[in-house]
Amino acid sequence: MSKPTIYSIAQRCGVSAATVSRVFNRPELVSPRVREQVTAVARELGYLPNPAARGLVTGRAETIGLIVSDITNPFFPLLVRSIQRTAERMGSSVMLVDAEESAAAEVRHVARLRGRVDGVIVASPRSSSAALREAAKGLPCVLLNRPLRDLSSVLCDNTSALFEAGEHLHKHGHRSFALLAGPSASWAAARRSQAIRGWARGRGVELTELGPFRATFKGGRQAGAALLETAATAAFAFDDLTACGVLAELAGRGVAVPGDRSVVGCDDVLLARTVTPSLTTVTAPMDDLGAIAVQVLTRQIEAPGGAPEHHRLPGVFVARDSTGPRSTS
Amino acid sequence: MSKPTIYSIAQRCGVSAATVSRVFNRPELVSPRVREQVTAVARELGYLPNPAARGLVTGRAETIGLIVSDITNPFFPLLVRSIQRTAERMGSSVMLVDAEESAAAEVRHVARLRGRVDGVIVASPRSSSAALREAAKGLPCVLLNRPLRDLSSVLCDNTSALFEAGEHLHKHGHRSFALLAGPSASWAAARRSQAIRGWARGRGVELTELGPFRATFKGGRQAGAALLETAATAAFAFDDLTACGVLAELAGRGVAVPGDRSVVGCDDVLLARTVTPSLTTVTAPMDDLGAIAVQVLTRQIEAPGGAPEHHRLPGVFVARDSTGPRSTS
DNA sequence: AGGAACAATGAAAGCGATTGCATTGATTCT
DNA sequence: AGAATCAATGCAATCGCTTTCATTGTTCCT
Repeated sequence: MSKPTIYSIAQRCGVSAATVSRVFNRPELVSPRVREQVTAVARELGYLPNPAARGLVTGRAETIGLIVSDITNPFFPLLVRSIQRTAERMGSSVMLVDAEESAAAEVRHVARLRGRVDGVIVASPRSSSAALREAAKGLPCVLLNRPLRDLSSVLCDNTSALFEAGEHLHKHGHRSFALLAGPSASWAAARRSQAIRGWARGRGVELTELGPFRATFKGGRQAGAALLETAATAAFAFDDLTACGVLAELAGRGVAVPGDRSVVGCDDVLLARTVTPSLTTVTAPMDDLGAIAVQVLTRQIEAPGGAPEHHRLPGVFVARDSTGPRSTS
Repeated sequence: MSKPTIYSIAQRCGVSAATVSRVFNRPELVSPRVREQVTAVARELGYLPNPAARGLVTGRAETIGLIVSDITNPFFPLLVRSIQRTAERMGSSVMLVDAEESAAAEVRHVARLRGRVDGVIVASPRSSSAALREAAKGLPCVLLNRPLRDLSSVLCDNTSALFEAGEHLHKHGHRSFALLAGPSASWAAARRSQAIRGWARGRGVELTELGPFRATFKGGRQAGAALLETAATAAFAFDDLTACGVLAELAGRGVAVPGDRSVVGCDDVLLARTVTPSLTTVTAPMDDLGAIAVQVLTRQIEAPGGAPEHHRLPGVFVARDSTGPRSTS
């Protein structure tokens, strides 16, 4: 009993393999009688088309690659889920690769994926633009949170939400702020810093820039320590993970949040809600980010060499417990 | 300029395609002169073997499937990373699928993966044993945190670590305990409950069983609320996520940890260190779990129908700040 | 020197699907 | 009725690679 193929089915049904193939791909070309018989036999034999064989002739793997810069960052799970869901709906599987925060690994993995997938999504790449461009040459590719003229991209833009965050803090009486910058290789970090600087300048408030810090809990603790050396009463952390580090550091030193200092994060990952105090942050539209990325990629795959698309989704400010009135010291 | 194949290379080198193929698969069979020439031309042309074509004849996809019950659970990222790393070392890619906590989805995905992968790892399955057995029929498969006689499994056994946790609490003067049980479909939950019951009985201390609660932050809050209705001064939460919920609930009600109550988690996920107070918990040997799972799977793939292997790795107790002396009320 | 053993290579048969083209009746049109 | 059209199906080539078997020189014995 070897694995059933279109041939074994064809034989059992007294038709040709071509007909069996058509039953699955272009059923309208096959007479209802034959169609049903083939379907029945296929089910009975537990037939499953061989993806390798199919892929060999169609040139499609029905699979997309997803490279994330660091899977342990709580930002990704929801994104992965959303991408997976959308891909599945389009009939594709997802090959996930964790680059473990290494730019070199990102590029290496794109190369390795080539041929096994129809296209790739690179989420929050750390690689240089040139490296990415080179690595993606001739391979449908969508960048997440990294703009690049000649490659499609889907970005989450938190500028306006960060403005709101600023206003929220300002209303609470804060006048002196700290910007805890994220990794310099991250576009999101640069973008957020820029937004906050812009807001502070426009508002005419004092802004102390610290960092860059790594986008990890530890990086956050360092940021927290640095923060305490300034007079800032409110701080913008690069993301929620960093913010949690800040919170932990402050708590460890007996500094009350939001009593003594206010902290805002970014991304609204699970952590943001579970930490105490819960984080005031900016919610990223994960579901849409993932879904759009897959859709764009699908388009790129179907029309290779088409013009790159660029999408930009806004984050949403959400106030929780890590921000409050300025301490009256 | 279409994609280079072994034929284009063969032509350029004045040899046959078979020779080119051998250069990549059995280089010792090819004369050094030819070997080098082929390698050079291949590099020059940017040749990459077509995995579909290769897979068609070898019957191998060089890919393993990884099904996780819920990718948003912080337990998984490190596991995924470890599995990925090991798989890569063995020359395989990983196809990740998130079952979104649905038992039905797990089974469905195993079916969908069949043919695209050489074998699957199912992590913390929620499906019934019968369903799993059926779904994995004829497909190399390794279960993570779920024992099943006829399927290979890799388990993390926290029994002795939980004993230690109990002793640790006992030393701090606790005499009345609560067991906040996890989801009933989870083997780990059952196992942990059993361990704790065993310890309490042996120690002759009072143990109140509560739950089952869902393995989510919310479930933890409910558990926390339930805990407060008992006189227990120390609680064993199912996992860290639940424990964090408990912590949040207690904090919200002004109950001090570890001042009023002590809490221990399990798994030692990132969260455990980031939450305040940091969680006393049991560290799961993620790296080993993942690595062993892949190795076992590889063996199953190479010798299909071989006897299933069963591995059991112990967790390690680690004391942090969520446990302390019994309150002197 | 004649044959055995061996190293290096090529020819060709698949692997399991898809798909363009040809074939065959049946139906419709004039 | 004969031509044209069309629906249903089969034939056979093809995708790119691996692998068995056969072939051809070389080298090594005795």
